Amino acid sequence: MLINELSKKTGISVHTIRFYEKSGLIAGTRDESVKTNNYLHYDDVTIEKLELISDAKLIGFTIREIGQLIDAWFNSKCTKKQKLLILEDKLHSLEQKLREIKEMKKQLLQYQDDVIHDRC
Amino acid sequence: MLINELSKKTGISVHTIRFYEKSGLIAGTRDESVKTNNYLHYDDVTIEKLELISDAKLIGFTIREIGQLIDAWFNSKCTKKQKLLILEDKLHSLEQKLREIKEMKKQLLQYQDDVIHDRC
DNA sequence: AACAACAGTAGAGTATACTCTATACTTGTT
DNA sequence: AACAAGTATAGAGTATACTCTACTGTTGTT
Repeated sequence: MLINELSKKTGISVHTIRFYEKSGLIAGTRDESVKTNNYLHYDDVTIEKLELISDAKLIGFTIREIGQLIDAWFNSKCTKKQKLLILEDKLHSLEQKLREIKEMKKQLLQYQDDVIHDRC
Repeated sequence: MLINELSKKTGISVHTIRFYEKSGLIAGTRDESVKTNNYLHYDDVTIEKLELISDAKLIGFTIREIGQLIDAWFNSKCTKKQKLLILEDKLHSLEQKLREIKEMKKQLLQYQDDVIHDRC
């Protein structure tokens, strides 16, 4: 599919998709048999990657981190060991984020209680 | 205390503290009896605020959101109702973040399993 | 052929959150 | 008095992640 279709299927703007391509997160391929244009073609795996990007962004991963994650998952150049290292690293930071959020939640619930009982 | 001491006690640079002050998150007070300078003085509540800022930033709250949170907690200009609304809103987004992280964790564990069993 | 819609590239602009520089005045120590 | 260290303000610079503009070329429909 071409970039416009990819954009519609993922809900990510054409501009942003091109930005992700420039950032090395995804990569379209050129059809060598076509000489009249240099349009980039994308497959379904790219949709998966863009969905992973959207999810990871929400969680607060940077473009660089998401790049590592995509390499760990989709890139056959990484060795098994390298992939596992990256995944373990990301799982660790997820655990860290979970702890921080739970801590903040506890604090906010305390605030809420204080406000309800006019203690502030 | 002056800004340097505040910086040392919180681990936040003087520059960044001034940035937070300009952003309206904290506010020092001037000693009216001293006419020779216009140094700003900070109390222990400011330390609490800065700690809240650090925590909230880790979770991904923006300066604007943290500002609301500080208002809800420390600002007596907010009504009880307004405070509770803000707190409920932030608690909601924490729940949302928790769900997203758990979802991503599940995915990463699946990836990990796939790598371990050479399914990719 | 005309023309709208879509493709590509390069580079500028925006928003957020700092981070640093320049300048000038004040304070504390020797 | 000299001078390092601290304080204030204004504004410039940086990094991240887009977002948009300008321009050019291609494709598909009428």
